[in-house]
Amino acid sequence: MEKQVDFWSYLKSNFLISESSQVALKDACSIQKLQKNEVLQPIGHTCKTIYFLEEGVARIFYYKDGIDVTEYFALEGDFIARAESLFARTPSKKGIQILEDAKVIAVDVNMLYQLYDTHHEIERLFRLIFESAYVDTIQRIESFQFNSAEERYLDLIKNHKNIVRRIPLKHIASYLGITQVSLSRIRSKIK
Amino acid sequence: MEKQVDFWSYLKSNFLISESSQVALKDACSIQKLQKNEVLQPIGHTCKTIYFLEEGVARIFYYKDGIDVTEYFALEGDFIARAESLFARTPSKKGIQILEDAKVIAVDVNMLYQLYDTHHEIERLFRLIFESAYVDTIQRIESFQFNSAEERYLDLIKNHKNIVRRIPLKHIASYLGITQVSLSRIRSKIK
DNA sequence: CCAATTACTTATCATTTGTTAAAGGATTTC
DNA sequence: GAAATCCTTTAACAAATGATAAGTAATTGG
Repeated sequence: MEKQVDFWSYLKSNFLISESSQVALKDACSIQKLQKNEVLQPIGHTCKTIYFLEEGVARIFYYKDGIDVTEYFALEGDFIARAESLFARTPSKKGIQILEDAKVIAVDVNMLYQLYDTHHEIERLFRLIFESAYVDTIQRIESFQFNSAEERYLDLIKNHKNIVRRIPLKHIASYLGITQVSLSRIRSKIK
Repeated sequence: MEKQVDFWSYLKSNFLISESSQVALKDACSIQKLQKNEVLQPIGHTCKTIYFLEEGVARIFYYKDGIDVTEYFALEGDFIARAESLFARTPSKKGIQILEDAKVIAVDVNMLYQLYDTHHEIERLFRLIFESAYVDTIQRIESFQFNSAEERYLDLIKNHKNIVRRIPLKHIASYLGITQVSLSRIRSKIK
């Protein structure tokens, strides 16, 4: 529980959103408390919720040839959702798991999509949120395209120190696209 | 010039868009004809245009340690834009180059953003377009995370045969995150 | 507090991919 | 159509990463 981020303060300080849109959006939101290791959204489930982490840590994961692979980490102040399932409205082969006791704001997307029709401003809000997530994803592709595993790890330390500090190395390894043994080797080399 | 895709037919058949929105959007659009090897958008330029390819082939590229790297290919019927620059409104370290004589629809984003305010429907249209691009990008990360170069190449043949058929291998190699020599080796192995 | 489990490291060897260099094909340009 | 340039392949060796196994450290649950 390193820091606490309030969803509504976050929205108000980063986006323009009227009082009436806030009130409307609140109806689509609920608070959930979750414990370490809990699976918030199981594999095979069609994503119908966007989460915002106020406290704790979570990850998106899936199995590739029986191996547990982490695709994404969320810390306090991050959104987490399986976008491929959300946008395509198909079952996801990925799940969401809690890595540290968490408090999340759950946004129901069916209600959210209805609000898109009635509150242009809310549609814009989430457009901007996902545009920013899209940019992060593009940058991640770059890091895979022509950086060595060592460079990717050093970047992670530099830009997301809290991930490295708080999350088991095995998950970080798969996130970086390497085995845990390989990450361990890299760590001992750069020390 | 394998096929031809009309921008407006494409929009009308894939999205709900009223006659009046179409008329408004047309004002933000222009047609450009470009020749092979031409640089449509130079490196260092802040992206202010979204392109749709009606004919031809284009790529997004950048230099990593002096090496030419292709990040994205667009064929007929694809959009192409440097999203990280577009959304962050910062200069891009990437450029757009034409690989086969092309005819593109250029959408001016300054005008487009104004239309977002007046035509909710147009904002939605581009939200959906970029959501779909976002999903593609997530899938690309997956392919990097735990597929070998050979698997990535086989996937490309399977899912984007036209890329392999029409684009020089050196560009395909960097797109896959490997050297051209390595791609050549893979090709001779799987034959 | 102990036993069991989970997390991390180290070592060895195999495989994949990178690097460099050279050569043969294909394409472009004049 | 010849020269020049660009594209692709091949080969030999180097470096990075994977696979397996074993051991140590840390954490968890009773």
